[in-house]
Amino acid sequence: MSLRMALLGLLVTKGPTNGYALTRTFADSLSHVWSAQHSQVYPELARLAETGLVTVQDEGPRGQKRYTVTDAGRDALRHWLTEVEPNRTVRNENALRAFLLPTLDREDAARLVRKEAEYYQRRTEEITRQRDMLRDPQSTGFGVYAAELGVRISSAIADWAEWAEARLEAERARGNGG
Amino acid sequence: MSLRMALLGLLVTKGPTNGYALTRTFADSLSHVWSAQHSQVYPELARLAETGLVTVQDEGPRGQKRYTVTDAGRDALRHWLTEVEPNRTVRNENALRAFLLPTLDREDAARLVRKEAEYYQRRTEEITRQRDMLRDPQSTGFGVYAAELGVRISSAIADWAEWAEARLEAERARGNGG
DNA sequence: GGATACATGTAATGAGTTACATGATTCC
DNA sequence: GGAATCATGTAACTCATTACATGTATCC
Repeated sequence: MSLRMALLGLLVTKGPTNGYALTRTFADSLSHVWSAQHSQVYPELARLAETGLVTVQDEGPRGQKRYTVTDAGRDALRHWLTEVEPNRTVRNENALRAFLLPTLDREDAARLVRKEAEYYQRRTEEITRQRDMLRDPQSTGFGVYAAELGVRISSAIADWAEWAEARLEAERARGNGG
Repeated sequence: MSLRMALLGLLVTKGPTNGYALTRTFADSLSHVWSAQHSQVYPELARLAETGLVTVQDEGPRGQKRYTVTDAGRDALRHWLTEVEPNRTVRNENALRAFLLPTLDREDAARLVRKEAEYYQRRTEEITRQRDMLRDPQSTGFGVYAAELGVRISSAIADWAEWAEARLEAERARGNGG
């Protein structure tokens, strides 16, 4: 369902677009929000067209198909956003690794946490840069809300990793655990 | 892979445990980290046993089977945590809804964001309570690291929702967008 | 004796990944 | 003319959800 809605939303915001470009968007600007491979995008677009939520507006060179969202598609998107209870299922590999941290000895745990801290610091910088290009309060630009959320989550994880590093060090100093 | 590792990790930390109890753990204490239904847990345990990463230690009343992790299982877990590059794929329904927020009119968007703020405030309180029961610096307790991460992420989302609410209100005041 | 919780499984379906397969246009 | 990029698809497999199916122990 989420992929379906992501595609409808992208078509609403970008206007007529082909599957290739939509796939690129998942890999580029949407990568910290939702991801999908072309092998998932093309069949999904076909299904959306079958259901009448999108239509093939025109076909271009190299077999290109540009899709547009229909009124039914807009309705479906709005309905999903406003009426359907969000799926709160959490499946966070990062958090899982955090949970399993205490199964490692101190050196391994410290190394892992350091790597995470570095990764999320870099990532926070990257998303922050993206957000700052959209941040202008005049902009009703798409992606501002998502970018802001991305920055906040990413920097929260980076901070956690710093905290965990310090805590592991404190444990070491006390000669605890292992 | 992650479910596999979650099960190995739980068996390492809890000692011999049956599938029913492991499933309960996913629903209770692990729910903000990783989730899995019993229909996924039982076959996965069977596969782990086939591969020799766990063994059935004993069988109890009501057909109960208690699994223990083997040395090979411990090695596999450690290898995954220290050598395997984490899967950074993001598929965050929340962030997706955030991204799609500007496709809604102001009232709908504000209502959505308000609901999210409330949900994540409640959730933050709940995880905070869990964390505080583990927080004692003497504790090498399992779950401290994951609980701390959960609190930080959850409160980051709650803060974001407050920010988004204010930003939508500012847009309204300026008579912007729709 | 009846409700509830414990306990384990399978089947059908949907979602997502990796690999296979093909061809057209553009850039150099 | 060759490489890179644009462009679309399918197949096999893994992962996850929902529903179906069954039986046992305990609590009251």
